[in-house]
Amino acid sequence: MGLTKSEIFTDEQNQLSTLLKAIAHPARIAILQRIIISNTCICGDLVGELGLAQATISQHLKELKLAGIIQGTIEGVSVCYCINPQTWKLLEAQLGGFLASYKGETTCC
Amino acid sequence: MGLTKSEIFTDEQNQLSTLLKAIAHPARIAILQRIIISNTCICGDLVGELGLAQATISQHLKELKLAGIIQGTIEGVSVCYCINPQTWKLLEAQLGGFLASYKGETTCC
DNA sequence: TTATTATATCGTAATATTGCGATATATAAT
DNA sequence: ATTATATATCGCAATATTACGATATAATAA
Repeated sequence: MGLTKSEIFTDEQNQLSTLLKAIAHPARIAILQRIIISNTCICGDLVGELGLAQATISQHLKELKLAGIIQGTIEGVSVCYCINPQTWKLLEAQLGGFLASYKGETTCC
Repeated sequence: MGLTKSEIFTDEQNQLSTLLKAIAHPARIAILQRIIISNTCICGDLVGELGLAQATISQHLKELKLAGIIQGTIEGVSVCYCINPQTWKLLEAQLGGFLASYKGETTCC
């Protein structure tokens, strides 16, 4: 069918997978790293630095924004994008809990 | 085009996005949680517990295996799947570094 | 007003993902 | 050898993602 059956999973599982999906692309990882380093990001910079077309980068920014991971404020002609601290904290918490739940015991295999 | 341009990104960015992509699905999160809790997982259990067909679960297990996140050993008629500690550690390290690189300073926006 | 510049959106093609029924394979039991 | 059980693979349909050229929008500059 090609459609994820979200209704059979918990809200936590769906929320975490949505956040992870937003980050699970090299271009979006690169964009986030760039935003974090600059601490003040303008889309135009990215177009020059990454080897992707302006339309493509704008679309990736839109997806990150939709997931709540970044937020943008209009700064004259350009737009200033930065990390949304709340969502970042949420991601750290959810993901941290998930990753830490595996204690590394080798009972089988 | 629909094809990720991996060649323009760093190995780290590509590797992290591949691992994240493997986890970025509620069914695969549920499967991993189940494996972690049981510490000895057999595919058949999952078919009963999650509301997905056997073929679908087998495919999700295959993807997790392909990404190196889980490993399976044949245990008689069934297969015992468990977490691959090395990959899990790698994921924790890469992701931890990435998430921690954002310090939460509010310089703009 | 008319450029100019920065970003967003539209439309489209190529490819990937999700899910499942049907079927194959492989081990164990009878 | 036959049957039962567990898992994998095939093939397909529906939908999603990725990328980009073309075009629209919106704000400043001339």
